[in-house]
Amino acid sequence: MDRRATIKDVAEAAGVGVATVSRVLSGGSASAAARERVLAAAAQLDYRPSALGRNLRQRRTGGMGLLVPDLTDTFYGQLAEGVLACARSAGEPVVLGSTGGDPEQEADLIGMLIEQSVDRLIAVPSGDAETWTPAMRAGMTVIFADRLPSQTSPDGTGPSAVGDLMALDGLPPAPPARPLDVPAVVADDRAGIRTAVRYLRGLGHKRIAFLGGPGHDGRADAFRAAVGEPVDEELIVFGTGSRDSAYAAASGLFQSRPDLSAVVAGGNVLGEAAVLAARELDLRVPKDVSLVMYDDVPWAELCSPPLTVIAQPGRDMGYRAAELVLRAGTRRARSVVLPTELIVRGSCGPRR
Amino acid sequence: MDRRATIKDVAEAAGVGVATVSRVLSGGSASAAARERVLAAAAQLDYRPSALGRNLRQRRTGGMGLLVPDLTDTFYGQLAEGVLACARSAGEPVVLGSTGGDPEQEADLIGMLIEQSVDRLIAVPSGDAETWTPAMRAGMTVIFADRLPSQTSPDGTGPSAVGDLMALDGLPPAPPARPLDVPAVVADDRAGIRTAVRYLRGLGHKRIAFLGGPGHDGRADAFRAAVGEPVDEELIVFGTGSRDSAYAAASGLFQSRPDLSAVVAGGNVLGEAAVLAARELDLRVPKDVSLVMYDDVPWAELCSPPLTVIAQPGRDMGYRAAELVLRAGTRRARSVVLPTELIVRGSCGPRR
DNA sequence: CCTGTCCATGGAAACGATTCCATCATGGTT
DNA sequence: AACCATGATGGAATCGTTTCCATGGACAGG
Repeated sequence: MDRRATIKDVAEAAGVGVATVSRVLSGGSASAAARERVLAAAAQLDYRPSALGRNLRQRRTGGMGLLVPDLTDTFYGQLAEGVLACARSAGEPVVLGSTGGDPEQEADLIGMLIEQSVDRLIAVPSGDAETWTPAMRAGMTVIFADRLPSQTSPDGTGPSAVGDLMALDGLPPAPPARPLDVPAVVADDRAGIRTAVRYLRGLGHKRIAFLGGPGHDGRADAFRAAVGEPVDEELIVFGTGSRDSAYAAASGLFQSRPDLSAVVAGGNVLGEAAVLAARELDLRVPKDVSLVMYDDVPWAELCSPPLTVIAQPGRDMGYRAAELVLRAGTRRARSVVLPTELIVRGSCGPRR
Repeated sequence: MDRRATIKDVAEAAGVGVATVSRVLSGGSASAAARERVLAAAAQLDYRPSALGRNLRQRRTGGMGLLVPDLTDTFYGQLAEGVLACARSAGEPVVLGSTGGDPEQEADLIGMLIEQSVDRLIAVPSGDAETWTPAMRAGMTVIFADRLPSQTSPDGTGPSAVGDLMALDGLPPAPPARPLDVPAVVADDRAGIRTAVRYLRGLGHKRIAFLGGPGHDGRADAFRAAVGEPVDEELIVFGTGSRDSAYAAASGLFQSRPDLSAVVAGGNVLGEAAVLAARELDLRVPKDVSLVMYDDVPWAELCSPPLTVIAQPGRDMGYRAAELVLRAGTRRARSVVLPTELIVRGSCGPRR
């Protein structure tokens, strides 16, 4: 087995210098004669430039990194497909990492990407600003997708989980880590949640619960805003990311607050858990409890009743993010907010 | 912003040569004194070796490639999670590509990986042996997962789609492309399908159909073997990969053969299509038609009735494949066949 | 005919790591 | 005391590409 042809082989075969070969192949200026001979020699030798040499010389790996919490979550599958579609049409490689929603794993993966000199990154962030400073310091072009890093609330109200965590180590109350200035591609959560709540209100529901997962703080806030004062915080519960914990949260919610008549699930994993928990507790959907789920996924239609959802364009989100991250450098990317759509199926009914 | 520290900076700071730094950091022999000073300097400078230089010198990119047909198919999401979990614990990057089940895109992605000098690849193959020769010729270590490339049947019976395609161009009847000698991690399709068919037979079903997608030739063959002679080929239909085509195939099947009483779906996308098509045609599951679906996915339980499935361990499959591809080189990898399990839920009933 | 401009060209440096190899110090054995 | 084996060490080569720069030829204008 002979090794791959190098640029030197091509240069020799074409009777020109390596510089000329490089210029011809990467669009520099060259005479028609030289161009022709180089192209012929390259084809003859089946030459493909090695990304290794180029990357080293340019001190950067092409392509982009992609960090998502969990690929078995259909929504992130859609998002990844969008990113991959864009990357493929650009001929760029994508380095994938799954964080499991864990900031620590996320930090590890960011470190790995830095080591690889991947300098463009699309991420559904799990960690907070601190997790992301190494990436910024390394000069990465980062685009967030689907959500922003949870922020230590600057005013002290609504202590986030992150805030609690940081309080543990006895350090000063977290330097006012200014929010990261990173462009993002997100859905219009505020409008989506508002639409869902109004829809449920229109059906007569008064006690509406929100079932969220990690990273759904923004949606929970939108929910608070949509239901208006007074907010019954007991009706806002969170799972930690695993399907089990989502189920436990849903089940706990149904049992502790039998008076609720409708649930907004902040993501498809939560929606799944809500359906399962309701079934287990003999609550009928939508007779006993109405359900609106964030994310439209193929199986939402399979449920019975088919689930009413707030659709967000996962694939588009990924595609747009990939476009942004590839264009970046040309000019600073601006954030993008994509519209959501309430798709009414059968999981909501009038208040019993 | 100063650039990242290089090995040269560390050597200078520690007062040693670059060779010593390299040895210390990659486990070579060095005196305790040197080791200590190098480690201190490296920590001081926050040095992380660049994968770029290493890769070029070693003429190979670390990590592995992963090629799947479609990430919105939950099963491939599971498989990818398994691969990523193993890669993460090894600290290796994963370059992901989605082929859409299209051999042409697959070939493009293989080319991209070769260009990147990625020399380890896990793939759910879509193309035939010919698609894979470039990868073999490049000396890649390839592990197939979930299925093997479709083979031009050597004896001429059962002309595969591939065979037909090759006949078109008037070339000699396809050189007997010997099957690729590539290790694989697959589920025991034969046993899985057999179990499903026996289970349905036990419920009294006589006319059982198989609904397959691209890459399900093996499962279709297993189905033929399981039902035994005579095989009613009309009861074996295929979609082309998209959800629409799966739906069309399912719908066509139900309409053309109203006498069938049970369906085995070769994958979760096909199962989804079968449920949808049945509902549209007012066929009740399991009263009018029983359904067994290949792949256990979280939403199988959400359907009503919950779907009886043949579970295959997608995550394990990915993890094992990643282990194999990382170990390869140590010794030639052997193929692995993982067990399947029939999980009885509610989508099968006695023949009406 | 001379000179200045422009462009194509190829040699060589650079990128950051690993690894070969020659050198040197050390310590033990004859 | 002479010699050899061993092990640590650093300089330099290497990987394959891009890009800088010096060179030389062609061509146009004076």
